[in-house]
Amino acid sequence: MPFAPPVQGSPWLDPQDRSRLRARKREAVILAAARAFRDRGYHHTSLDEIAAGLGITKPTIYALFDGKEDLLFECFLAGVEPLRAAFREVETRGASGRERLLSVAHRYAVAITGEFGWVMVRVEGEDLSPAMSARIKSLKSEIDQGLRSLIRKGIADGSIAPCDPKMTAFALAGALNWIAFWHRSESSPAAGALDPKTLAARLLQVFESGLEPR
Amino acid sequence: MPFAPPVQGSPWLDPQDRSRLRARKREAVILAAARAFRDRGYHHTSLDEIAAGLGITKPTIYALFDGKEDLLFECFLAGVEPLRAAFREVETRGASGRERLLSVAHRYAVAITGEFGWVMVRVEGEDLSPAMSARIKSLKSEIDQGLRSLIRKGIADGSIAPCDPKMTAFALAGALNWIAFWHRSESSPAAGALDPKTLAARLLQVFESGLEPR
DNA sequence: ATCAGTCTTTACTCATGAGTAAAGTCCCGG
DNA sequence: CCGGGACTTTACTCATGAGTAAAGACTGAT
Repeated sequence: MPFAPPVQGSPWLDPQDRSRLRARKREAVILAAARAFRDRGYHHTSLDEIAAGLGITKPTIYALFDGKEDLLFECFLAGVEPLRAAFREVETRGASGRERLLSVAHRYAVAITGEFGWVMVRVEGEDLSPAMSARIKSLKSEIDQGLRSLIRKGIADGSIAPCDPKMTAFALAGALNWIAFWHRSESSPAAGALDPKTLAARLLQVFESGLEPR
Repeated sequence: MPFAPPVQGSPWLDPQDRSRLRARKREAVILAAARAFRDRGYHHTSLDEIAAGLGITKPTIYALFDGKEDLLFECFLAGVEPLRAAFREVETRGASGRERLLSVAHRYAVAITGEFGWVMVRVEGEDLSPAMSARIKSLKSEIDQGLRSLIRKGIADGSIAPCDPKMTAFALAGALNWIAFWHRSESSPAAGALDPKTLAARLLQVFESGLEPR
């Protein structure tokens, strides 16, 4: 009977469990990829290496993702999500522009020190097809516009000194993104390793006073 | 006569002109490579492309450089030199730590907007052999230590508010280096293109007031 | 004209790694 | 104990691009 009844009930394992399992596999691959990209760089990491690290083989990755680029994109998404969440959360608060901006910046900093910080910051359009590149650009731009908007609000409500919102957003984003370049190599070996929250607070100190009207 | 007299006077063209010509050729290749790396990324630029852009062929590049990596390193050197110069120049001045730091930062920003800014910021150890990587790390560390040292001097002479010199140096370096990521793609098309000096001034405004003791 | 030396090109080699096809393997229901 | 389906692996193909060897071309001195 080739034409099985196309009802929802599938055999042995129900579809829910199947897709859950698949999602877990995808997450494991994404995490392994993010670590490998961070440690060895995107171009110096082969899918064979990632697979080997998980005890599987390359075609299994292809069963879960469209290709290396797709995998990179998923890593990127995992990295931006906390940043978008930080903006969403602060949206509902009634604090001043300055307080909201600094709250976002703090969470931003902590996110960058995480597993996906490197990929998120360092993925550039050059590495991707035009379509993917456009999607990433759009997400990055959303973050940038969010920072500018909070700066503008802060200027408007008097909590931030008058400044060029675009340039100031770039300065702040740069200071935060740069964490991805030095954090791992600096903090791992020595005892002087700062925990992410302290790191964020000290890094942002210059912005805290620099944004304040005098 | 296989054994020509090993005196300094070489035939037809004297050695001075030869080496001058060679140096000019090297510079032309370095500049073309820096532009190509910036526009298409290091890994997506082949030596064939660079050569074609100059109207020559790949083996000619090999006559002037040891390989792609060597070429990348030379681009990096061309990029850091202005930064080192900025530190050297400010060394001899008697100004306060804060003034000296801001002077260096200003020149730093302008340098990053230049042709070699991208390569200097984005060259990472991953792309290079361990030996090259170590040389680059050392040069980058020199810049970083220079910033920290000026910050410490500023704190000592009272021109900079007490802060964590290491974190503050990272914040400043991040804001400056980040220029390389957005400058070209942003500024080229529109009429809103800031000239480097104005850009530097507006970007650094938040640091100018943020470093000041209150 | 010819020769020697320097520089440049044509025409390769060779390693790497993304992507794929086809053959297993495992698990459960009958 | 047989069959079918989801998943995984072995064993490829194929494009790219770094690096090189050997032949050619230009130069100016004799």
